Amino acid sequence: MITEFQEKVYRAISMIPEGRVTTYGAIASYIGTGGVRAVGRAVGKNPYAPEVPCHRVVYSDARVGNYSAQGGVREKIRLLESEKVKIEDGVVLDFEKIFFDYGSTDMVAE
DNA sequence: TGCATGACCAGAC
DNA sequence: CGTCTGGCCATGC
Repeated sequence: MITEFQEKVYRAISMIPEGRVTTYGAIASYIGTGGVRAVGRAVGKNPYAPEVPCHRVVYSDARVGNYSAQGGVREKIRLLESEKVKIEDGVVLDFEKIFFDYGSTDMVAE
């Protein structure tokens, strides 16, 4: 059962380009509804599995956060690194540079 | 219908 | 600067 809320989260994450990351807070702010907890919960349930680049979603502190999919956080970091995202000790480097802000796009995906 | 919890976040101490 | 607390809202039991 996919709720409308989860669908919004799914689309928000899908529009994240390669080599970029965003935060749960940014997603929550973008879709306008729910708090970061709701977003985290929705993604955490991982209804879309690898269909969605959920590994590009990190903490606002630049920390990679958690990962429910196969491999866990360890795999999440590996995926990000394979997309040119530098990670050190569970923290995203150049976080401010590669941060994907939903308010700074042309909104073409929408 | 109500309580507890979660891939979080920000403020207080 | 590390740790704790409260709050956010959707979900599950």
